[in-house]
Amino acid sequence: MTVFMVSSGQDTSSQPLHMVISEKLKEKIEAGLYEPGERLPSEFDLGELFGVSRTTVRKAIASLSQQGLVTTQRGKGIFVTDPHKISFSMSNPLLYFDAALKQQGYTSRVQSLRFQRIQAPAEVKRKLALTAKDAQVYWQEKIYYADDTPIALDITYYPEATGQALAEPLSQGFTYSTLVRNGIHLRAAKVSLESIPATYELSEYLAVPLGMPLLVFNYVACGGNRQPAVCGKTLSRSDWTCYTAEIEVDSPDLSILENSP
Amino acid sequence: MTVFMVSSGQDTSSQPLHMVISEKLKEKIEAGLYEPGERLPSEFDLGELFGVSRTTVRKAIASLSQQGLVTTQRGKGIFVTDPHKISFSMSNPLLYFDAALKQQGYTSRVQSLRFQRIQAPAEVKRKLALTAKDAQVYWQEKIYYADDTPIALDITYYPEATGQALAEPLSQGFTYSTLVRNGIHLRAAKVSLESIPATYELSEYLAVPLGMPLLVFNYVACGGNRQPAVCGKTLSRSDWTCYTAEIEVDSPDLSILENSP
DNA sequence: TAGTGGTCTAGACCACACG
DNA sequence: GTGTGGTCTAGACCACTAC
Repeated sequence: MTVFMVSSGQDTSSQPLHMVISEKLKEKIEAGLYEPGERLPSEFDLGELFGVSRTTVRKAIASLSQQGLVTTQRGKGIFVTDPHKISFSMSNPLLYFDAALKQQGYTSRVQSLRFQRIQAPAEVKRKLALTAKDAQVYWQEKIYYADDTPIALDITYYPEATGQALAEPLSQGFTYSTLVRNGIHLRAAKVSLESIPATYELSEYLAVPLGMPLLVFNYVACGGNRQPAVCGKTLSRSDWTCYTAEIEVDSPDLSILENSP
Repeated sequence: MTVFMVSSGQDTSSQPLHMVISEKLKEKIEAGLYEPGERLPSEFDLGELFGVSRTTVRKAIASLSQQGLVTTQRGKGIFVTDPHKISFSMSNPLLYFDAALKQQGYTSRVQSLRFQRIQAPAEVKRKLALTAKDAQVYWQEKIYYADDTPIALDITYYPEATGQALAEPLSQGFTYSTLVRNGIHLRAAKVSLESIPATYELSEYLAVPLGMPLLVFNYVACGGNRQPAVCGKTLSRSDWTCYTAEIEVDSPDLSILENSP
């Protein structure tokens, strides 16, 4: 077949076929030609439409899926996503996931995956400033939902006393709100933000494709006594979440740059 | 061949083959059996090793590549990555990319892709609080390097006066440092952080695989007069960068949660 | 039963690196 | 020329959905 020669011939100056197809579909979606919720043609049909193999179509669709533009459902089809974005503030007040969700018009829910007492891993001991050699902590994993969509997996470690005293409310609610409601006021936090591609396990928990970017919010929060009260991380879907902050600058110190050209 | 039947039979209870292979290789790398810089067996050889097709090997490698564990080089092979992570502080002082790079032992460099006067897009007009209907701004795109590795693409918009006055230093240096050095002191900034998968274009600029997570740091920075002095975004490789902050909480307001269960 | 996406195979051509 | 990764094909089986 000459088709093979033509379609597989890569012009040095052009993108791969799967990217061309991906871009074309993206334009159609963003132009509204496919509306949110609508089903795209099947992989087989798209292959015939563009004159390429199903493998190539799948690679194009994988890219769109990773961008959060479409979701795929086995046995059903490929559907255009209805875009959402929830902002979480890192300034005052300290980050309350449930408050942010409610403020932005979503119902919030928590599904607890585990809540158990374990020997503190080294990193957790350091973050919580635990000195006992066999210090115990409570380890919780839970999923945050916004309107029945899983948007984040939270992994939290509580000091033993806290976990024991608040086992019941903690296992059902959002971390920060539950602590504050029970008299543990958080006054400061050290946080960091990074991003990782979804592993196979995470992709199943959060109903995202393998490799979709996730935001990782690492935190160590301190109570009124300046002692660490809780630490952990929140892994959230990058298509649903972002973090905001307002930064004030006292007096920039550029001395480190003095020797620069 | 019976091999086909065996290898293609998916146990309901198990992961796909490409994930199994990916995990096995990941374990070997993290255990140090493959050292940073070392070359892995070729895709063909890995296929024979694991008894799978080259396509399946490629899918496994793609996952490792997206996680930043390996890099692929056409005509040469697959190489284990030497991991790096640079922290950028969002607290005081305001984010200076070059200062952070220098502090953490890297040499910094900027490659300017474009620096030109354009009519301000609507979003830029809003962010810079420009009122003139046909307001002009300077648009700059540049790549930040750490030790000759491209780690970020920065897109910046300057008000017309600033861009005109500082065309030369701006086109060669880091945004914030150059502004401050030239008397434009930044006092506050509104920022947001999100994450996207690398597009085809970005993957070429930053030498990363298609779909690798990128951190997007959006900013609007104000000068001493509280007027916006610059806005833009920095897209950085998630395998090389993270953002940190220290948060102080005045008095948490939980009133919005009062009606919660 | 028919149709869909998920996985995998075997084999082809290309662009690139290296000796 | 040989070997490598990058792209693409044609075709297979599976699990799931819907009728």
